[in-house]
Amino acid sequence: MAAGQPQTSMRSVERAFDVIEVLERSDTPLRLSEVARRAGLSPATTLRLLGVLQRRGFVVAEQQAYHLGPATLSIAHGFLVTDSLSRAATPVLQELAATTGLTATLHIRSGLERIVIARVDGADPLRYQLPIGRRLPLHLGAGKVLAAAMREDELDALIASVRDLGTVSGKPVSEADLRAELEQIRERGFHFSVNERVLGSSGVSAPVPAPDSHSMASVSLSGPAERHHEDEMLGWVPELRRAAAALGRARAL
Amino acid sequence: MAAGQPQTSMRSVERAFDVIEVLERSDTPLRLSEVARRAGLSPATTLRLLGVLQRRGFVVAEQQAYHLGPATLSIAHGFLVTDSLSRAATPVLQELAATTGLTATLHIRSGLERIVIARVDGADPLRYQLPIGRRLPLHLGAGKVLAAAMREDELDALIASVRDLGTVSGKPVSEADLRAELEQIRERGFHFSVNERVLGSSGVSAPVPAPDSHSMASVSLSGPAERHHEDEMLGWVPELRRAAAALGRARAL
DNA sequence: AAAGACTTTTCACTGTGTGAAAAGACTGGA
DNA sequence: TCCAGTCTTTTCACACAGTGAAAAGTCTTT
Repeated sequence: MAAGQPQTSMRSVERAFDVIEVLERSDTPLRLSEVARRAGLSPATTLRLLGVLQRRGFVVAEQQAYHLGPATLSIAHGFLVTDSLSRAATPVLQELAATTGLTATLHIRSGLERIVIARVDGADPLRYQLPIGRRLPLHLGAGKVLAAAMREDELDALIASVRDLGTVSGKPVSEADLRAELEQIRERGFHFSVNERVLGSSGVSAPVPAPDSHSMASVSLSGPAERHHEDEMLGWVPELRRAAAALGRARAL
Repeated sequence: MAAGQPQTSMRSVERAFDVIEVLERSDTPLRLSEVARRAGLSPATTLRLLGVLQRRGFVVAEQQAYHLGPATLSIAHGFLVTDSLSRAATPVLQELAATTGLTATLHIRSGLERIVIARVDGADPLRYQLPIGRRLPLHLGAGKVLAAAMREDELDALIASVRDLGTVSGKPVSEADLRAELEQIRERGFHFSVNERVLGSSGVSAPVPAPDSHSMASVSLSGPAERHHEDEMLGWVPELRRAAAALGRARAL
C-alpha cells in the first residue's frame, strides 16, 4: 500500500513547507527576519529556502517583503484538473444550489483541517471573497461530519490542537459535548448547524463516501439563518444525500 | 535588495519541487516508479519526498497512484488574497469585458512561462475549463508582450528552451522573426495576434507597468477571430492601456 | 553621524539525505 | 496454482548537503 509514513524526516524539505505555511497564514508580505521568526528558523536557512522558492515561482520578493507567488496557482490548477472529486463537483453543486436556492459547498479533509474545494452560490451569496482553498476548522459547522469519520487517535489529536471548542456565538462546548455530537452525526448521517462557525448562518452537511477517513469529503448547503429555518434545512437532507452519493461514485472512478 | 540568487542549491528541496512539477504536468495520477522516472530520481528518494508531500497535503495517494492534493488550493488562495495585482484584477477585467464584449485575461510571467492569474469571460466564452493557474508559453499570443520586456540573457534562455517557435496555424517563425516582432512590440507598446496559440482566436495585449521584468504582467482581450477583426481589436487598445495603467498603479501600493 | 536592526556571505562541522541492494508485495501469464 | 517479472518499501554505510554562528555589508532611524 502506498500510504506508508516513512520515518525519514527530510528536514530541509519540511522546513521549506514551514516557510510556505508561514506565508500562507499571513495576509501581508513578510520580511526575511519575520519569516524566520515565525517559522522558527535561522535567518541564513530561511534566506536559502526563500531563494529556492523564489526561483521556482512559489514565492515573490517585492522590495523587502516576501509573499506567495503565481506558481501556487499552477499547482492548484493541476489539482483541480486531476482530482476526480473536484471535476465532478461543479455540476452536482450547481444542481443543489439551483433546486434549493442555498449555497452549496464541497470540503475535503486535509490533516486536522478542511479545505474548500468547490462552491456554488445560492440566491443569497454570503461571499466576501472567493473562498476556494480556504482552510477551515473540523470542529465547527460542516467540519463535524468530517471529524465524525476520524479515527480515535486522530480525533484526540484534533481536540488537543484546538484551544477552544466553543462556537462563534459564544456557546461553550466541552470535549464530551463534541464527542457526543459526533456520535449522533455518525448515527444520523448528517449534521445541522446554526451560528457555529459563522454568525447568522445555518446549514446542513453530509459526508461523501470515501475509501479512508483521511480523504474524507463533505457536501453542505448553507444560507442566512433568519431566512432558512431548521425544518426547511432538514427537508433538503434527501437532496443532499443524493448529491453526496453521486460525488462518492464519481470519486471511485 | 532581496532578489539575490544564493548559489547554495538545497538539492532535496529542489527535488521536492521537481516531483510536484512532474505531478502538475501529468493529467493522470502517476505511480511511484513513473514519478521517479519522470523526475529523474531514485525510487527510494522519490518515495521519501512523496511521503513528506503527502503528510503536508500537497500530494494524495489513491490506491497505487499519486496526484496533487488539496493543500495546493490553500496556498493558491493565500496568493490570491495577498497579491496586490490579483486583488485589483477582478473589477478591472470585469469592466474591460463589459465594455468590449471580449474575454479579458491577466497573465504574469513566472520563469520562462506565463501563468493565468485572472480572467473574465466576454460574450463568447471560449471556456473549456477554468484556466486560472494555467501555464502558457511566452513566445505566442499575449506572451509576447512579456517576452518583449525580458533581459537579453533571459530571452536567449527562452528561445533555447523552445523547440519550435512557430504558431499553431503552422506558420514558421525564425529566431530573427521573433526578435524583430518583440522590438516592434517594445516600440508600439502592445501586440495584436491571430491564430498564434489558439486556432481561430485573436487578441490584443498590453504590458502592465512593473518594477522588474521578472514580475512582468500583461492584460489581454481575446475572442473568436472571425467575429472580431483586426481593426476592431486595435480600436480597443486605448481601453486596454487604461486598464494596464490602472493595474500598474494598484500593484505599486 | 552614529546606533541599531536587518540582510547576506563565509566557513567548518555534523547529521541529513543519499542510492545500492535486499526484502517484500503485487500482477499477469501459462 | 505457481512462477517470473515488475513495482514498492526497508535497510544501511557513506559523503557531502544543509546547517547556524559569526563576520561583513546594508539600510533605517534618530
